[in-house]
Amino acid sequence: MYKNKQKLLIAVDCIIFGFDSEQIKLLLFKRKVEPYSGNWSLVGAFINENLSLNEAAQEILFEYTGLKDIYLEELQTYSKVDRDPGERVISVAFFSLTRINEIVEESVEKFDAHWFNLDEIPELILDHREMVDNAITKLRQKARYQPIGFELLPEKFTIPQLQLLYECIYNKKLDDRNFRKKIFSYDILTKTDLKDKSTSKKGAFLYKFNKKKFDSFIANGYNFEL
Amino acid sequence: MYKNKQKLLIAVDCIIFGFDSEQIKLLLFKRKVEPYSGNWSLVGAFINENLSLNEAAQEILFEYTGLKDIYLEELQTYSKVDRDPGERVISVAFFSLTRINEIVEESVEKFDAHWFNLDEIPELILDHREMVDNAITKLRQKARYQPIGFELLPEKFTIPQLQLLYECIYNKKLDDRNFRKKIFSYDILTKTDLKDKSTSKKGAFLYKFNKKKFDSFIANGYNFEL
DNA sequence: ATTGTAAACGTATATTTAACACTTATTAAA
DNA sequence: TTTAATAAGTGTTAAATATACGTTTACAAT
Repeated sequence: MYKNKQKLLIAVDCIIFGFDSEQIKLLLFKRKVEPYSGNWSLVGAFINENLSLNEAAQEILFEYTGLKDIYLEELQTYSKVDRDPGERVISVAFFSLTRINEIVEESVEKFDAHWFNLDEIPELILDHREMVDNAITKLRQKARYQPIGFELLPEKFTIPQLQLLYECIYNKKLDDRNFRKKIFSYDILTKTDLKDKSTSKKGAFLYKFNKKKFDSFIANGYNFEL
Repeated sequence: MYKNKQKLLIAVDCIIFGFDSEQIKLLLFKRKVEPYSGNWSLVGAFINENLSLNEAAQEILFEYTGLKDIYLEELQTYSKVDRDPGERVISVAFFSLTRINEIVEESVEKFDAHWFNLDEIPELILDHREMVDNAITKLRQKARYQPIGFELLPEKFTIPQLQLLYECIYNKKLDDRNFRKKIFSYDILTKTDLKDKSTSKKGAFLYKFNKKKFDSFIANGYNFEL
C-alpha cells in the first residue's frame, strides 16, 4: 500500500513507580544484553507488527513484574535521530503505577531489578534519565487533578498512609487535619472496621477506595488538589 | 545493530487549532492522495530517518500553513494494529495552536483546506476524529493550568478578546469584572496606549503579553484557572 | 446636545483554604 | 493495675479567594 515509504525501529520503554509506605520508588533493571550490558536501564522492547504500543507495554510489565492490568499511561515519544548510537530507534515511554507488595518477587529477582528512591537514581543508559525525569514531573502534575495515588497503595490503606504518599508526591508536609477534611469531602473512601496497628498502639482504621463514587467523581470533572 | 528486529511505518498527524475572534476553529484538509482521496483529514506525513517527530511536525505545518515555530505539543500515539486498513501505521498526533490571521492564505488554499467550528467537524478518515476529540479535551484541560490562550491570539489583543477566547475554550460565559481582576492579578500583561475600535465606539485598549513576567510565572508553578 | 453601546471599574457576600491545639485509644513498662 | 508513651483522630477561627452584581465612562453617530 504505502510502498516506497521508509520503515523504522520503534520501541516502548516503561517507567515503573511504586510506593513502599515510606518513599516513592522507581524500578530499574540491570541490562543483560548488548549494547550497554550491565548498566541500569528502564525495561523496554521493540514493537512488532502484532501489538499496539499499549499492549506491548502491558506485556513487558507482565514479563518483568508478574503483574497484569497495571495502571499505564503514555508519557511521550523520544525520537531524536541520534538518541541511540547503535541505530535509529523511536521510543515511546509509558509510566506505570504499581503496588510494590503485589509484584511477584521471582520476576524481579530474575532480572536483577532494584527499587530506587527518586533522589538516588543511578546513571541510566541512553536518554532513560530524561524519560524518568519527565515521568516524575508528570506524576506530580497529574496527582494535582487526578487521584492516581490509589494505584500506588494496597487495596486497604490508612489515612496516614495516604497522606504520606501525597507528601511524597508533592514533596512537602501536609497538615493532617486539613488533609482528612479534604479527602473525606470527596466522599470516595469506604471505611472498614479493620485497623492497622503496625505503626501505632491505637491503630489506624483501614479504608477502601469506593470505585463507584470514584468513577462519578472522575466523570464530573474533579479537581483533586490536596 | 538491532538486526532481526521488525521495522514499522510511522507517521505524524497534526491537529491545527485557531481562533478567529469568535470561535475556536480546526483546520482540515481535503485529502488529495489515495487512499481516501477527496475526504477531510488532518495533515500528516510518514517519518523518515532524518527527522525527529517534532521536526517532522514543524515541517508539515510549514508546508501547509506557511508558519514557522508554531506552538506544538505531542498529544499521543495511535497504534491499534488495524487502524489503517492499507497497512499497519503507527501515528503520533501533535496539536498546534496558531493565529489564524498569520497563516499564509496561499498555503491553505493550495491544499483545499477549511477552518471548521468545533461543533461542525465533518467526517474524517481513519481515527482522525478520535485524535481531534482527544485534542479538544486536552486543550480544555491544559487551558486550566497553562496560559495557552496567548498562542491563539494576535500579538496585541484586547481584554474582551481574551475573555471571549477563554469563553470558547471553557464553553461557558465568564463574568467580565471577575475575568479582568483575575487576569490582571497574574501581572503578565502590558498595556499599550493603542485602542481597538472595531467592536465599540469607546474602543478597547490593546495589551501585549509580557514574556518575561510570563516565564517566571510559569517557572514558579502557576495555576491559571479563569 | 443627545443617544446608544461596549469598555472599564468597585464592593459586599459566600466559599474555600490555612493555621493551629487538644483528646483518645492502645500497648508496654513500671 | 496504674502510668507513660505515642500515633490517630477531631474542631475552630482567621485569612484569602471566588462569586455575584450595578454603575460610570469614552466615544461615534445622530
